Amino acid sequence: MYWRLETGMNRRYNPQEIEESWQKRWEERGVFKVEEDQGKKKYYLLEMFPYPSGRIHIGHVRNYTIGDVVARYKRMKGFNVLHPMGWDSFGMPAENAAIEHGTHPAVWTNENIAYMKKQLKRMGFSYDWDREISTCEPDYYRWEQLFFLWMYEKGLAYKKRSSVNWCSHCQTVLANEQVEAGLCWRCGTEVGEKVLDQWFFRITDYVEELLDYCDRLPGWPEKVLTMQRNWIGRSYGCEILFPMADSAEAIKVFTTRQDTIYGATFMLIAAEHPLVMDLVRNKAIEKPVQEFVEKVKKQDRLLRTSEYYEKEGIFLDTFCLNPVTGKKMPIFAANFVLADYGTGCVMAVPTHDQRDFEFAKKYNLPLIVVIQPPDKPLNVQTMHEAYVDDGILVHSGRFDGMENTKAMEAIAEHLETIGRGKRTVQYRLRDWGISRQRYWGAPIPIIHCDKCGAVPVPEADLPVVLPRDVDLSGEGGSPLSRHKAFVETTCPRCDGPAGRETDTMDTFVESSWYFDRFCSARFDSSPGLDRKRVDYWMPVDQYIGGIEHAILHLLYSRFYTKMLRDFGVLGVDEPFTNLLTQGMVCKETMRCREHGYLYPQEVNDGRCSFCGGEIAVGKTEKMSKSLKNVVDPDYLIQQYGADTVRIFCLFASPPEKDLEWSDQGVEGSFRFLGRLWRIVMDYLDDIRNVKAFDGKTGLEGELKQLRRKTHQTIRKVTSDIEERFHFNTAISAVMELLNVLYQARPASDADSQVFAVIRETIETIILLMAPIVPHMTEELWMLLGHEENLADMPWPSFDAEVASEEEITIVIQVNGKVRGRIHVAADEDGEAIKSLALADEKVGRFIQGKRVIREVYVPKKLVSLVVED
RNA sequence: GCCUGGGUGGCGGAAUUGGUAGACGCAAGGGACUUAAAAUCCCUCGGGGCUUCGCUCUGUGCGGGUUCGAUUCCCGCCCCAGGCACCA
Repeated sequence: MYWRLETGMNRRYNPQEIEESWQKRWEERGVFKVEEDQGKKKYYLLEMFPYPSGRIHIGHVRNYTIGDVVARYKRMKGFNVLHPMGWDSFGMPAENAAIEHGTHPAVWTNENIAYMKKQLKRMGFSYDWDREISTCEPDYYRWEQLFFLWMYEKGLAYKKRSSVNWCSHCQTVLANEQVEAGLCWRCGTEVGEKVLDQWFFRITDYVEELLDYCDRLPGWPEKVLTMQRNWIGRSYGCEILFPMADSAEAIKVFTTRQDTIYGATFMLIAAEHPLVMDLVRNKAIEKPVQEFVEKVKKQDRLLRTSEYYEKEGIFLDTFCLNPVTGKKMPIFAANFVLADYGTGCVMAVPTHDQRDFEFAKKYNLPLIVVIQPPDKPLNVQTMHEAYVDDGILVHSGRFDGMENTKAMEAIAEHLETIGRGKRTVQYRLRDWGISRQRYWGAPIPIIHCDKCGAVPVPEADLPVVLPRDVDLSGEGGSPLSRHKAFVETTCPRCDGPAGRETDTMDTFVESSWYFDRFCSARFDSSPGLDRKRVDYWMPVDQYIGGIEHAILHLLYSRFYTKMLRDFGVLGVDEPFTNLLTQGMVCKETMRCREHGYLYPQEVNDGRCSFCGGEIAVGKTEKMSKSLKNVVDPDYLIQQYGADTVRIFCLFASPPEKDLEWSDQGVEGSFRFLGRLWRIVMDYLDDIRNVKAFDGKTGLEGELKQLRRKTHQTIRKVTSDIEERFHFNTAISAVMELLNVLYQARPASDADSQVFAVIRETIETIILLMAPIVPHMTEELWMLLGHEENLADMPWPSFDAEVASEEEITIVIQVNGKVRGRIHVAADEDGEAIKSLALADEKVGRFIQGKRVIREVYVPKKLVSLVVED
């Protein structure tokens, strides 16, 4: 091999070398450190921080690449950009790993953080690492404990004995939001029921505001807002009292259909409701009812699988009275009535509610039609399902003949006047249960004293530090409750012996305010948030993360923000102004009949590498270890470099859509970068000492076209990034420009003006690609002789005049079909264009001998001619 | 069942306000360079038909409608993905 000078066209694209050297330089120069600057407009860009599970997976890579491009772009646009990163580092996997491998959760977690941090740095993300936070550290969770004390004081945190969702695998409680189709959201185990003393956050205090603000978040995807609205589930209706037939007591129900009250023929009570046993006490049927209730409770634990249970009930041998008709209504305990929604009691209107209809048919209960549909009248003898739509009231006393929608109000008012009911609002949302019987979480700062009850830890004693030396055998409930030194303490109020609360907080509490902490990550006086700095940065301008957090994390964060605002530590109503939910990264699965799912490297030429059997290529699914369709980011970086991984993630599909991973696609992205590298190398010697074209002199022909394309590309890329985050089309536009540049090879006697224009194009491509492939572009920028960091360069602007076409194509349609195209000057007069269109030879064939009835001219686009048939 | 999205070449995807459907990339085919291969560069590429250097018909899940003109708007239907699911 001969000696080659590492300059000019001889230099090869070596991503590893370039990327590592620039990562080092950025770090040394502190390029991405950021401080508040009142003179500059701020931009807070945040990606959802990861749980340190061990390694970065490709979903993270995509999420953080999208964020990094926006952060770098906004920075070039002159914003003071806050782009932090941290670790959601409390949680069960650490504890499970400890039980399995004997590694302490803190050690396991910190090792993972160290490794993942290295991976993120290797991707070249522009984080301000000085603001890094890890939620399992006392300097983070101490403030969370402080907020807990404030919440406790205000009654926003409270303890109550309740039946909870219990995951036997995770040995912990789950919030309603954390149960998905009856299964644990994390491990997929069936969720059971358990009665425990539990801590709750009173999110329902903020339910109105949380719902109302769903209409004031224009920067959020409608899909997410809809999911939140449904989750909160507001419904307007009435609470109505049904007096008992033989006592002065009354049963209170909630209904949204008070218009059907004249059709209420029986009463249903949730089987678990305490009233059920009260009503049958000392009666002959007490025992069978007791058995029924037990059975239903067991049914509940067995879960609602995909099929509804059979509706069942038992007559309680007692009656109440319909408050408007005075008719006797039998009372049943039923398995399908929810105990914790509304009042747990339901007035049953079998004619106009499908569930009640089925129940009435089964137990032979009376039906009275009170709403008649407009078309054909209902008949109780022949109806085979409830009529739930609108109509005219019948059998409803003074309300007969009224439209049911109007009767809603009228009947509500009537009930209020006679003192039998009142208008109310119900929500589906329940309070947020945050107690976890787990070790690896933030301790709840409460002390239980036999004399004084639950006593908050004094603020001065915070943090309540999670002890290191625990016994993590995985047996016998929470390790904290077995840790004497932690539990045994004295009561802050009476100084008597007392025990610490051993529940830890749900890890969703940490992620409900980490974005605030980033604003003043090292602030170590109360309340952990420096108001001045938080006011400068909050709210987050752009939040980016997976759609899977549409309800849980985002709803909790909104609640926490409003609460902290009311505590006076925050000045915003909502944490995230704009939200981008990116799609999942998917890949096809491969499966051997004998060996199950296989990793790509276990497949050779479509055959299993273990048994040589044929491979079935399964459908494309979200990458997961169990399906073995994961792609290793380390391997990709080693093979192609971080820039290629970044550009592929962006190019293959727009961010909100799922991304299908394709090795060939990666290859294509790598090829494009090589192409860009090579053309710059080819021109390097010719343009190194030339200044980019400044537009002072006129250009002609190919050169003029190249320059026009350059400015058009700036326009296109800017709007694609700014308005829609459609990086795929932005990259396409740059590819087009590069193709044009390849076509425009200059003659051998080209003058400096030619190279000036070429330099302008090359510099433009470098600047436009800088946020997407920052390493390669920094290197090229330097090779062109620049000394400043490319990351600090201003985003290029385009000259509208240069970008405008001087000749445009006008399409000519005849009867709606394209029949010709003509090229005219951009400023050509409409009348002239119309006559050109009529004179066009091809068009002539279609209008010859026919009368033109209509001519439509759309400026700069087309002429549409309508002719007689 | 209900609520959201979505359905465009062999594939990923473009088409931004109702105005040239298929940008860009992948795969495929052809050519140039090379002893050869890789790499690279160039060309072709929705489908059908024809009198084939061009012309024509057809085509954005299916069926209708509005319009000079519909991938885009309206009505009905089919399919796929996600969310919720006895919430009275």
